[in-house]
This record gives sequence, C-alpha cells and structure tokens, in this order.
Amino acid sequence: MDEQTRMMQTLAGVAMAGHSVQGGMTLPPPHGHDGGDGDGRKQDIGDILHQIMTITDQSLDEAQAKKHALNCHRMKPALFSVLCEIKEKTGLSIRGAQEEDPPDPQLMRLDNMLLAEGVSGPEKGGGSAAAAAAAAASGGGSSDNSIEHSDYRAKLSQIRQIYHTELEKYEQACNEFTTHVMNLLREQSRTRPISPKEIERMVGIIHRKFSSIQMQLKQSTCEAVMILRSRFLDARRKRRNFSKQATEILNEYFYSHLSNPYPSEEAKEELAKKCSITVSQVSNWFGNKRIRYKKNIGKFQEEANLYAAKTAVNAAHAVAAAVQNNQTSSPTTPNSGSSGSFNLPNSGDMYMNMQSLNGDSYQGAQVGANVQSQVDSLRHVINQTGGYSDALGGNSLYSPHHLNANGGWHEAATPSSVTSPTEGPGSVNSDTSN
DNA sequence: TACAATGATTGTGT
DNA sequence: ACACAATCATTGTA
Repeated sequence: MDEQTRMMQTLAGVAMAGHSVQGGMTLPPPHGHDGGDGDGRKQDIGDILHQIMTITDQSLDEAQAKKHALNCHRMKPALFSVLCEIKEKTGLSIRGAQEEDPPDPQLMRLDNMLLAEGVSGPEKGGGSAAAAAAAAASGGGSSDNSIEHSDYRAKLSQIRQIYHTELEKYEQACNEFTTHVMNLLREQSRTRPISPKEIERMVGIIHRKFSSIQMQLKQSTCEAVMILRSRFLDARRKRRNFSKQATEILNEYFYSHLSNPYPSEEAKEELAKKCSITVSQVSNWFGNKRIRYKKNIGKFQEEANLYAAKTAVNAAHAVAAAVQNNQTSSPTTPNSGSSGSFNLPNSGDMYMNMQSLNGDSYQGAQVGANVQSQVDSLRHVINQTGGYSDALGGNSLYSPHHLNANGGWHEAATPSSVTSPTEGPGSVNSDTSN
C-alpha cells in the first residue's frame, strides 16, 4: 500500500511536470480541447487513479465496465507509458528485496526421512526396504519377520498413498492457482505495466506458500509413520504367540538340554530358522523359559515329562541308529547307574567311546551331542517313572539337579564336566554360549 | 471379564 | 555381550 501511494503521488507529479497528460479524464467523455488549467487536470488524473485503485472494491460487472471504459480511453496509452516509466524506476527496489530461497534444512530432513521410510521413494522396493530397516532398528535383525511386518507394510503403503494423493492435490492446486494468477496478471498487464520478472516473483511467492503447506503435509506424514512404527514395531504392543510347532521345537530343545539350556549362537540360529522366528526371539524365549521354569518347577513338571518322553523315543532311535552305524557294542541303556545322581558318567563315556571309535571327529561330536541331549530326556523319564519326590525337596530323583544351590544353571555345569565334551568343536547343538 | 500364559522390554550385575 | 529378574502389554481362555 505504501508503494502504491508513493507511485500515485509520483505519477501525479510526473504527469504535472511533463505535461504529457492532457485534458480531463472523468468518466463522462472528456472534451477534446486543451481547456483545463493545472488544477483541473490534476483533479482529473486524481480521479482516474482513484478509479483504478478502487476497482477491486467494486462489483465484478461494475469493475469490468469501468475497466473497459478505461482501456478505451484515449488517454490510456499515455497513462500506461507513464506507469511503465515509474515502474522502471521503482523496479530496482523490488528486485533488490528479492532473494533466492535457500534450501530449508527442516524440509530436507523431512524429505530424507520420508525417503528413508519409503514413503516418498520408488514404488515397491522402498517400502520393503524401509520395513526391513525398521525391523533391524527394532532389534530383530533377521529376515524372518517379513510376515510379521506385512501388516505394517500395508499400513505404510496406505500412508504412502494418502501422502501421494495429497501431494498431487497440492501440486494441482498450486498449478491451478499459479496459472490463474498468471492469467490475471496478464489480463491486468493491459491496464498496468507488469514485467515478466514480476510475474515470476509472484509465481515464486505462490510456490513458497504452497511448499509451506507441503511441508506441513510432510511433517504430518512423518508423524503418522512414526506412530505406525511405534504401534507395529514395538512388539510388546503387537505380541503374537508363537506357533504351536515353534513352541514345541523350543520346548523340545529346552527339556532335552535341561542340564544346560543355553543354546549357542549356532543353535539359536538353527532354532530360529526352524521356528520361523528371529534369533533374539529365541533368546527371549529361552530367557523367559529358564526363569519361569526355575521359579516354578512344579508347574512345568508335566510339560517336562511330556517332552522328555517325546525326545526319549527319539533318543532311543538315535542311540540305536548311532550304535548301529558305528557297529559298537556300547550300552544302549544310558543311565543304568543313574540313581538320581547329578553326574552322568555313562553319557560322558558314551561320548568318549563314540569319539574314539569314530575317526571323524566332527561326526563323533555330533553323535555325542545328540546322545547327550537325549540322555537328559531319558534320564528325566526314568527318574520320573522311578517315582520322584517333590522337585524342590533336596535329593529328589527328579529335581533340578542341574540347578545349583543358588538356582543357577551355570555353576551346576562345573561338576557335570563329563558332559562338556559333548560340546566339542563342531558341535551343532553346543550349549556353550558363554 | 478376570485371570493365566506369554513374548518383549528394562534395569542390573557380571 | 549376556543372563537374570522384574515388569509390561497383549493374547487366549474359562
């Protein structure tokens, strides 16, 4: 407004000084001769300018009519050239005030995040990559959780779709508005001088306005993604019980390694693969299992029996097969001497026999490990059938003999060093994770 | 709906 | 880095 007023005053001044404007310019058509004095002319020009300035306040029809009248006015070219001249002079200040927009760091951050999340990236690959990255970030790290994250990905792609449609809408609105304004300016350029630079500047302003809206969109999209991530990838919220099969496999391992239920990294991986869960899930499971078992052994007795019996059958087969394969006459009844003792000398001997008889140390170790794991089960079953007193009572037949006085497995492993050879190099089911 | 079971997280100790 | 213990939050069930 300040600029406009200034221009108006300047215009009046120039018109006066240069005598380039002649005659009155009131809407009733002016008289053709140079009859007016200075004051009259000034008054006329003032009227015209006032009309121009107030044109926006009038109704559309009215304004259109006035515009047309002004356009047809014989003084129009003269007035136009004066306006051009003034504009030329004042244009510098406008141009000087204009600055090239620097890249907004916040916008860049949002862009990067959206790209990383696969919202603004390429269509398909981005999403899964983001899901995988998110999975890795959440501590999973395995590729097995793709099924788990399908829901997450579905939601993510929903967000992505909304984001893109909104973005498109904004872009469309921006373009529409820009062309509208440009048309308007072009139209107005017939009545007032508008340089291409000015149009450009106006377009820039519009774009900036729209990009700020776009930034809001990006921000809210980022927020939505973050919420989604916390909802879906915080597994505590989205806990799924493992499949029956998986639980069975884990329990089988647990109860067949009751003396030392600490699967090695390799064993964990193996179990994870078998159960279609992650290694950390296996670790969690064993952590929970150990603690819960230890806390309430009585409660797990039945389960223990079940799995022990289950694996005992396998053990018998495995032992028989191993014995047959090795054509040895080793005893097939592993704990004939087991009277509830913690140490299982036979199992150790068996391993030793296997290894000494078998030239292939790796194979020997494997057989040994298998045998050892089955021996745990066998011992358990035998103890059970042999009648056990309460598990918590000191010297019971089936007691957590593998647990030390402190209730820890680790210390108990020391006296049962005879079983440690089963975890020799190359042992697949080695429990020596420490 | 209350309760148990269960997978995951957090804090602590080694 | 790992294990343990406590705890949380969800799921399954009677």
